[in-house]
Amino acid sequence: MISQTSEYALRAVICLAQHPGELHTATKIAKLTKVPDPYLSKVLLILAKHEVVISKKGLHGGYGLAHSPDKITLWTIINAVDPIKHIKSCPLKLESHGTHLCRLHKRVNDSINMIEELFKTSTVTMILDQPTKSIPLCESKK
Amino acid sequence: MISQTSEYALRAVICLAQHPGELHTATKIAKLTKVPDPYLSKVLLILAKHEVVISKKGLHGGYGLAHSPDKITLWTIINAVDPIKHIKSCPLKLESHGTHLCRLHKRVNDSINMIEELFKTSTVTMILDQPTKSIPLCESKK
DNA sequence: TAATAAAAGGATAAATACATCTTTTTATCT
DNA sequence: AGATAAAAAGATGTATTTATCCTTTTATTA
Repeated sequence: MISQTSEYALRAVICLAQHPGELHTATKIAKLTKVPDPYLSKVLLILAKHEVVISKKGLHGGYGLAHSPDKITLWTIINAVDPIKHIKSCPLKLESHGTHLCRLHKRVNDSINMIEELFKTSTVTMILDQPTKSIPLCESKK
Repeated sequence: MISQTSEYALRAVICLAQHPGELHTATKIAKLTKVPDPYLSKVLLILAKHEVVISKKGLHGGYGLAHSPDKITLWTIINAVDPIKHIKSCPLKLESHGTHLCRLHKRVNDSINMIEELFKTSTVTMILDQPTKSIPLCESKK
């Protein structure tokens, strides 16, 4: 439902949010999130371009959050790496439908809107703060 | 959000439902739904294997609905060609998480459940019967 | 200012999804 | 029974997504 790339991006940001203020190298994040290292670099690059994370080059550089975790939503992250595409006009290009969707495509588009809304209202803080048994990305000690 | 293949499958079934009881050749459905002909054949094959549609070989054969349109949901169709995958256990394979999802993956999985629920409660009849301006797949006459 | 550690960029490869083409099988009608 | 029209099956091709590797640039620190 969401792409592998989006899943990786979510993991990376959540990972950074667990140590706010600190910088982490791509390699370190890759290990913690179990994402292929070179691929994660590309993903982080995209996140940096969209100003979800900041990057600092050179010795002791790395990646960090660009905003406080309660300002970053899951939507922000997903939308940066793999934007959710809405159905704006008839996929069959029927002239008479144009921008007025038929019920089939309306329904499909509704589902897209629903998901988008859920992601827009989910901040990174919400993911991290709710008390539950398992901490995102972390193996829990007995 | 849904695959191209799912979109094609939805179109094909809606198309068949517009002429209930009748059989249509794959080629005819392909034209009406603006789906690449040989590809739609494969999609229809899958739909037939999952008993969403029935196929009749030979002269005057073709495809038809296997059930009445109010028994077929969008979920049935999508699930046949491109099953919705739930997150059942930790994608990072963290032992301590196991089948108990962390909040990140719980949230993502919730969105999957939401969409699935919407599709499960959308029958083909609902798509066809609600009065609106544009009729699914059909160019409307002035 | 030289050595180093990190991101950034480019080229390439593998896997998967999407699409087409050709042949074979099956049922129907004359 | 033979001709025909349709699905079914198999082989192949293209595009996109995912993943890897190697080089270049940049900042830091000694």
